[in-house]
Amino acid sequence: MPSRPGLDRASIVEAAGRLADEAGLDRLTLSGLAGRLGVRTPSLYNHIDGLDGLRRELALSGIQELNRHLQRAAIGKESDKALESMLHAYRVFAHERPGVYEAILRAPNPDSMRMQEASNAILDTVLTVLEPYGLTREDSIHTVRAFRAIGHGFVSLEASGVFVGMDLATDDSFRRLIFVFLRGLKSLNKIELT
Amino acid sequence: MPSRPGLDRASIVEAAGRLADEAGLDRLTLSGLAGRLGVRTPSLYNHIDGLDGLRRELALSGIQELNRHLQRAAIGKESDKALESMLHAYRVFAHERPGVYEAILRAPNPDSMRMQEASNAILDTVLTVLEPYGLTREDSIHTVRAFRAIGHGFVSLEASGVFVGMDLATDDSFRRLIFVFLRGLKSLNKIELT
DNA sequence: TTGACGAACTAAATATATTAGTTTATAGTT
DNA sequence: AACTATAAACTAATATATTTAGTTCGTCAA
Repeated sequence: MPSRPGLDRASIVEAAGRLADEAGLDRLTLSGLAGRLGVRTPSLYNHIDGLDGLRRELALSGIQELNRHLQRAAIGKESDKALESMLHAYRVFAHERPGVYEAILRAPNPDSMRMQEASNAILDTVLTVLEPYGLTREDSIHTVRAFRAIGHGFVSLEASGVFVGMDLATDDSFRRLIFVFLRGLKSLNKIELT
Repeated sequence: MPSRPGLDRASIVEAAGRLADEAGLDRLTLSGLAGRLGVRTPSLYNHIDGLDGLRRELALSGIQELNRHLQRAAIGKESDKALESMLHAYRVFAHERPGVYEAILRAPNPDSMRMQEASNAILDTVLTVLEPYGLTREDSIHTVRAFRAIGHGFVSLEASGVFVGMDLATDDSFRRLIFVFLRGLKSLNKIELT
């Protein structure tokens, strides 16, 4: 049904993602994006709801992409191995798509329906991996939160340059953090059994 | 020696902090700030280096304030108790000063000299608390990174609304995360002794 | 062929940051 | 007490962005 074979929402969001990755999220402007797409700025309004709307779309597609990465990382692995692999995938995603990752975090109105769904999809992904641990539903959710806090916390501090001063490989720090997390989980289990 | 007893850098940054806390960091504008301070926008340029400069100052003073909170939280406590108390203080700070906390993370050019110093001050604070654990210097730094990743990761996901969907007390999740972290640290120690 | 629809356009309003250059109050000096 | 240097605040103007209103025009379907 589109009259001219020009833009559509998906290609706009994709271009926006590339632009954000290259220049940083707050240098993603509608005029810059329009320029790169070869159209005038107001034309974008036919497909997206302004700058905030674009940011929301970007965040949404970013969450979905992140979820796919996490799922792929867990294929053919179980328990500790799966969690470890997913945390590494989380970090790789944030490194490769810094602008998109930023958009996920700084999403305006993250309480929308679609955003909730996408967020819950990630929750489900991790919950599935946690099944063999035999946790209660409550404990599982606590653990998912811990999982995400660890992945996000490390990656985002790393991105913000907090770690640069101390010359110590961040790879090692991350590996060690994962190790501490998994160990902590185990000892938590033991305690609950007593 | 200021001619008119009007503005100075400190009061500008302070007002900017309040504004950011109320409205969010990206609704902190120079014109809004000038309006609240009862001056014209360009007058701010006598004291700060534009909007980016203001954000840098805000981030810097925020880091210092955060450090003071962490130090206060560790007074009279040691080891696990001190770490736990500091993580709670970290979270409280982020809750009470959301705009300032955001400024810390999104600081433009975080590689400046003053920023490095302020960041290292936090490093020192945590390193001091870690002393009784008898870790190597390397392990200490890994642990500080884990400490910050956990505190920041949880707090920032919480702020971004990721946790809202699942109705489970975030307080409990945080407490549990701290517990897992401290347990993991212990078991790490044991391993290294074998 | 024609008419409806929607995409892209131009034009214009609004908001913001930023620079240049001017005014003026105050502090320190004569 | 008058004077001068200084720095703070000002006005004016420019540039860049977002956003809205209203127009043009290609394409698809009847």
